[in-house]
This record gives sequence, structure tokens and C-alpha cells, in this order.
Amino acid sequence: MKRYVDQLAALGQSGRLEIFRLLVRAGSRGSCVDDIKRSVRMPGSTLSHHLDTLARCGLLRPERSGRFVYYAVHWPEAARLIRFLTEDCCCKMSGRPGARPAAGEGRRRRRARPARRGGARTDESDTSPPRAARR
Amino acid sequence: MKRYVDQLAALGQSGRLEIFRLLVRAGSRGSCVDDIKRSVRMPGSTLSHHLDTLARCGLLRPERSGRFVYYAVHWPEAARLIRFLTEDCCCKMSGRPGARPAAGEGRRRRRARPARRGGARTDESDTSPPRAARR
DNA sequence: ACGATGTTTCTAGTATCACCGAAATATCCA
DNA sequence: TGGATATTTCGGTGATACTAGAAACATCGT
Repeated sequence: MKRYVDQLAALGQSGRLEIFRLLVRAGSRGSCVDDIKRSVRMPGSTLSHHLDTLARCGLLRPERSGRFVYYAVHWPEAARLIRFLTEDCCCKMSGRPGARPAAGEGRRRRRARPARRGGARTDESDTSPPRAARR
Repeated sequence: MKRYVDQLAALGQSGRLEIFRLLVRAGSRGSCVDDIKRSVRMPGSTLSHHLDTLARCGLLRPERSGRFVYYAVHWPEAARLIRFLTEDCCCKMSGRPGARPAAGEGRRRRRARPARRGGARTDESDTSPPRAARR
């Protein structure tokens, strides 16, 4: 569980997500730090920290080759993350998103719950941005 | 792009990931805050903040029903995130993870690059944790 | 060995975030 | 209306993260 949290947090940062996407496109051999630096235009120390973060959570793997260190996507781990999200979180919505996943729903309440007006609605009735400003 | 970053960051926190997974299992109608609170055992104010974060990035949608506010997974948005990750980041590794994605690789270097010893390796040769302690 | 190049560590400033108690707001029920 | 329940906002604190310049470390070519 913690590993997924770390991986999601690692990707949940613009700079790191950019780096990761770059390396996905770079292929299995990856890119060395200097090339990445030229692409993402970021001070070496900052880049190094981000790469370290991505490597620590398992999404990247460094490999030294002479003076250069190549960082490449660690596909098994990336696949594992995707699988976690799709299977554990979002498999229910494959197909049309409104499909209710027949959850156990066995949870009991201490007290009567007001009946849902309109009964089970179709959900996904709109795709509009979910009222961003609530304050 | 920013939306994906926000969503990944929102899920990259243990408490919020737990909430989100709970709501995935709760079905399309979602759960009201009080039920969630009893499940995740978290002070109301903290929970409210987390729910707000998840709602702001589009992954959850609140709906008031009397005294209760139901938070439910916003499936279209969740699906969009998954799609982004699979298509934009990790499609290459569907099937066996080692499959090299035939990257363009057209990027030029200022200077000669030391030849990769051993040529294209199979990658994913091991699944061991990527040398966590580098310091 | 020396200088050049590539990468990481050190150090530090700032911003952001997680957390939670207390108070405020909203709604229901009698 | 008043009390009870549900949820959010406010205020503050400690921890963590992002950033980056400077210095250190590693490796290559000569």
C-alpha cells in the first residue's frame, strides 16, 4: 500500500511527471541525467532529487555507464501501479462509467438515513467540472 | 496536464487514498461524511479537508441530501486519469514489461556518448527493489 | 596526474501540507 | 423555536517538500 502512495505522490508533482513521461518516451534504455536536464531545463541538484524520488519509489532505475547515469522507467513497477489503479480502484467503470459496481453495501447505520430522493440516479449524468469552488 | 498532477498528488497521500478506495467500494451513490469518518477514523476537520482536496481535483463529487453530504467517485474523471497513465505513460509495457517501445530516439548529443556495454539489454531482468540506499 | 565533464551531496530558505481542536454553519425533528 | 446531528471553516503548529547554489565526488581522455 505504502509503495503505491509513494509512487502516486512521486508522479503528483509537475516536474517529476514531466521527467517520467520523458523517460517513457525515451525507451527502455532511458536517458542520462544530462540529457534529461537539457530537456526539462532544471538545475542539476533539483533534477537529481526528483530522479532520486522516482527511483526510490521504484518507478525509475538508475544504471551507471561510465561517466553517465541512465535513468529508465522500471516497467514492472509502473505496470503494477497501473494494475492497482485499474483493478483496485477503477475496474468498475470500464465500459460506461455509470455502471454501479454492485458493492457489498452491507454497512449498517446507527440511525435511519433519509431516503435518497429520486432513488438510484444514473450518476455520470454530466461530465462537467465538479463544482470546483465550494468555498 | 495540471489536472493529472493534482489528481495523482491527491491520491499520493495515505489517508486520501484510503478514502478514495473506500468510496470506490461504496458504489456510485457514495457515502456520507459521517459514515466515512467512522470507517477511516479521522477527525472531522481532517476528513473534510481530504474530501475537499479529492473533490477539487475532480475525483470525487459531493452531493447534499438533507443533513448529509454524500461523496461519490466521479467515474469519468477517474477513468480519464487511468487512461492518461496507461496510454500516455505505460501503454508500451502492456504484455510483457520488457517490450521496448521503439522510441524515436532522434535526439542529438553534443558529444560522443560511450557505447552501451552489452547493447540493448532485456531490461526487467530483475524485479528487485531499485537499490534504495544510494547515499 | 590533470583538466573537463557528469552527477550527487551539502546546506539553507521558502512554501506547502497534514493535522486537529474549537467554533461556525446547515439541516432536521419535536 | 430549540436542541440534536452533520459538516465545514477557522486558526495555529509542526513536519515535510521544492528549489537551487556551491561544493564534493566520479569518470574519462590525454
